[in-house]
Amino acid sequence: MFSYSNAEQILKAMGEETRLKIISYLTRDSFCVCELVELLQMSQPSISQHLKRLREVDIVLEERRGKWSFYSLNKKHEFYTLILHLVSMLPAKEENIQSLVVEGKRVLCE
Amino acid sequence: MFSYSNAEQILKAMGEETRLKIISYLTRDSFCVCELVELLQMSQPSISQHLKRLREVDIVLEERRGKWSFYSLNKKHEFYTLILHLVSMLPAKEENIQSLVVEGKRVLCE
DNA sequence: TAATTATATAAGCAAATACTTATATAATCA
DNA sequence: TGATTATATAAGTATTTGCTTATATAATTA
Repeated sequence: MFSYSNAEQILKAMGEETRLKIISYLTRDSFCVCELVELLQMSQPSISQHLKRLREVDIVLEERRGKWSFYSLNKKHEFYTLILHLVSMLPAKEENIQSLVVEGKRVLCE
Repeated sequence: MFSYSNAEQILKAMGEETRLKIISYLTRDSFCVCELVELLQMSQPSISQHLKRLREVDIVLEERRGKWSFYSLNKKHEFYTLILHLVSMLPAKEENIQSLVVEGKRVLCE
């Protein structure tokens, strides 16, 4: 159970085009910041700031591996199934991930 | 299927405490503006402006009956089941509706 | 028809938002 | 160790947001 104020914060975090795209990508796999910069064609500070918003409401998790920070969806969050439902109503971003692979820009850690 | 930009607009409309409470009330019944003013203890212009935001993304419907404007959830909207899922995670507002009835402030149109 | 009631809209303003550029931190590599 | 790479954060700024007060519109009632 969430307070209305809490739900507001989570929906505000989700309700932005770039962050929606990030969330959509993260339903496919986890990605590091530089991969998301490449996928979304936006500046690194902007992506980092968006990820911070998502982290603050716990819907994404961060894990450092070497010099990279990997982000993933928090599957234990009460909003997780709602997020999957939402993403199912949005266009998939599969081709963009494939392009990343083809261009050799995928970061494979250990 | 929604565009990311479209989904952003809908989530922005939903992601505000007062509008979340309005949505929550509307899952119980339809209400006119003056009832929502009473339930939420906020100014009439503020409530009208919030309802406008919700109308603009079609998640609520408006119907005039006499001098009252009644608002209801749009059950045909693709977000409707997601909205119900969301509201199920929020505290119910049943007591407040009961108080409205007890205080004789419920507007019963024909 | 005039007064009342319900609702919508406009204008003004402070706070929040989402970008930018600049810089700090942190890990790796040569 | 010094340079490079990846990420985070800070400061500045234009836009959006959510309230307020004032006013317009619309239907009802006396």
